[in-house]
This record gives sequence, structure tokens and C-alpha cells, in this order.
Amino acid sequence: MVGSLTRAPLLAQEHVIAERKRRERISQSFLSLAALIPGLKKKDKNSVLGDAIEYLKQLQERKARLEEQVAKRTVESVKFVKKTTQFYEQDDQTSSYDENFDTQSKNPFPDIEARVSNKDVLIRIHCETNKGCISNIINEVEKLHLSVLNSNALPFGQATLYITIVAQMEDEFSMTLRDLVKTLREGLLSFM
Amino acid sequence: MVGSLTRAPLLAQEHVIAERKRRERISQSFLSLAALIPGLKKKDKNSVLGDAIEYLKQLQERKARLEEQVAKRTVESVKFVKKTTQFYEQDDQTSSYDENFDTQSKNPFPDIEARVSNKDVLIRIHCETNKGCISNIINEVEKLHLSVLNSNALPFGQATLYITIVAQMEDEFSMTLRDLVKTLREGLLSFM
DNA sequence: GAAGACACGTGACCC
DNA sequence: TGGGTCACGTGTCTT
Repeated sequence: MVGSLTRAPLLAQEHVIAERKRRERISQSFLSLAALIPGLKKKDKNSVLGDAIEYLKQLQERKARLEEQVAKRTVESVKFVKKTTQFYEQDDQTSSYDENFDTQSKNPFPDIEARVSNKDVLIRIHCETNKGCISNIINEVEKLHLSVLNSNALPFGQATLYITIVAQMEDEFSMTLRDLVKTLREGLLSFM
Repeated sequence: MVGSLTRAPLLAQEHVIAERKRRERISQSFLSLAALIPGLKKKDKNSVLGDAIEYLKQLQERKARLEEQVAKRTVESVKFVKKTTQFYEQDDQTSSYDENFDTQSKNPFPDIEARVSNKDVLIRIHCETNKGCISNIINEVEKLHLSVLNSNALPFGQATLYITIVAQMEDEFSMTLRDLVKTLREGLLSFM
């Protein structure tokens, strides 16, 4: 038993050396890992592993939360508009829930802006990228007796779309601008 | 030597058992750690440690970058708007506009609005149609260390132009959004 | 069969 | 004197 399964003496030495090398590499890795963990007091193997696990979980969680924040940032920026005399400023820190904001609808999109010049209408829409979004919007616009002359959709950020439409009033058109925006907004909300 | 420092036979067994327990805990920790590393192929001890180290560094870096981004995002959006009577109407969800217009004095153009999302910048300009207007504007934008990804100019009414530009910050870019708008506005005024 | 990884028991060392 | 951790050499199993 003893002699039969034992390695040849020459190889036995190599085996010892190889194992030594392996242990050395692992110890080194332990050291490197421990160096990355902030506020690590006990440096025994299991503590290093345990704290690494805990720290890693914590980092993953925080990273996820931050990414979520950054992703939502663009969306949130549209919700709140704070007004001063000459310019608009949107500041996330100062603009926590504004009284003027319509709190009923959670999603502020679509953000709609319209202007007129004689028979021409300019419509700007800021919304989330959506399947069939553009054609639906154009369809809604045409339902209001507006004939679209030109449209342009620019993707911006992760999932936002800036749409600009120039249209012309048909003879049947008789809405006020405010009603136009309201009607359009309601129409768009039905498929968003 | 050999016998003198050897443990008593009773304690020797406890020692073996304790060591077993310790090894078991470490192995378990290795397993838990490996479970936290995404896309980990080899699960040998040294690979787990090595990949954990790499992944941890990567997470720390990303977390730092995200926090920096979130911190920098104090001023999110700045919009310069001069209102004239027949032009501007707002949706209910934004604040009501006041009636203090200064219509006659100056040319309100160009109206400039800018937004950011990470390294992307959206610029919307409302100005009078002008010879070389568009190329001048793009030129001004590029002077600010912004590389234009997409631009669109829509004529509206008799002599007005709605321009939308999506650009990306180059490494040299370090302006606040407010300064960007101000600088751009001054640059554009020089040839209008 | 050669090379590598692992768990094991063991002696040493340290509060 | 214990109770804990470590490094070591070794046997075994897997490529």
C-alpha cells in the first residue's frame, strides 16, 4: 500500500515544489483581495473571504441603485419645471415635487409643446421610446385635422425620443392651442 | 523533539476535527464568493480569487464613475426663453406663465434650450431664418468641444427655424449646462 | 503517464 | 493550557 501508490522519489520532490508554488499563488491572491476591501481588520482567510462577499454584495446593490438613478434622471428632469422670469431652469435638487405638477399621472410623458404661426403648427413631443410610437403619434396628429408637412424623431439618452412635427391646419381645424395639446396628450396616453 | 511538542492523544483528535471544520468553512466561503461573480467559468480556488479581485476592481471603478455622474448632475437643464404673446403656451402640468412680456424691445432670438444625459447633449434652438445660419450654429457648437451626432432644421412660419441638435461631449468638455447655453447664445448673437 | 487541484492530518505558532 | 490559524508534505482524483 504505502510503496505502491507513492510517487517515484524524483517526482515526489516536484510534486512538493508544485504544491508549494500553488499555495504561494493562492496566498498572494488572498493578499491582493484583502487589499481591495476597505476597513478590513482581521486578515485571516475566512474573514477575508467573508468580508469580500459582503462587500461585493454591497457594491453590486449600490451599483444597481446608481444605474437606476442615472437612467431615470433624464425622465425625471422633465417632470419638474421651475420658472423664473427670463429663463427656465430645471434643477433636480431644488425641484422636488412642485405644487404645479400634475401629481395624478405618474409618468410625465408625453411632454407636449405646440406653437402656431398663421396656419402652421409646430408640435414638439418628448416621450419614451416605444414600439410604433412615431406612427401612432403622427396618426393622432392627423386625426386633429392637421396635415403633417415634416416630422423628425431624435433618440436621446437611453430611452427617450424628441419628436418635432410641423403641420398645417386644415379647414376643419378650429381648436385652441391649449385644447390641441390636451387632446393630443390624451390621445397619446391611450397607447403608452 | 518529536514527542515533546506533540499534543496529547485526546486533544489530537479534537485538533483534527477543528481543522476539518475550518477547512469546511473556507470551502463554503469560496463557494459563496464564486456565486457572486458573473460569468465565472473556472471555479478552482485561485481563479475564484483572481476573478473576484478583477470583478471587485471593476465594480469599484464603475461605482465611482456613477457617483461622480450623479454628483455632477446638479444643474440638469437650462432653458432660455423669451416669451411673446402669440407664441407661447404651456401645458397644465408645467407652471402657469406670467403676463410680463417684453415684446417690443429686443429680438428674443435665439431661444436656446439644452439637456444632458450622460455624455449626450440635446440642443434646441429657435431662431430667425438666416443665410448660413445652420452652418454657423453647428460651427459654434463644435467650438465648444461637442461633436455633433445629428442635426435637424425645420422651417416654420415665414422666417423662423427650429433646430434640434444631438451632440456628444468630447473629453475636453467641462462646462456646466448653463454656461453652455450662455456661451452658445453669445456666439450666435455675433452673426445675427 | 504527466500536470494540476484538492482535502487531509500534522506540527508550529500565537494570543 | 487551550482554542484558533497557518503552512507543509502527502495521497488521491481529474484532465
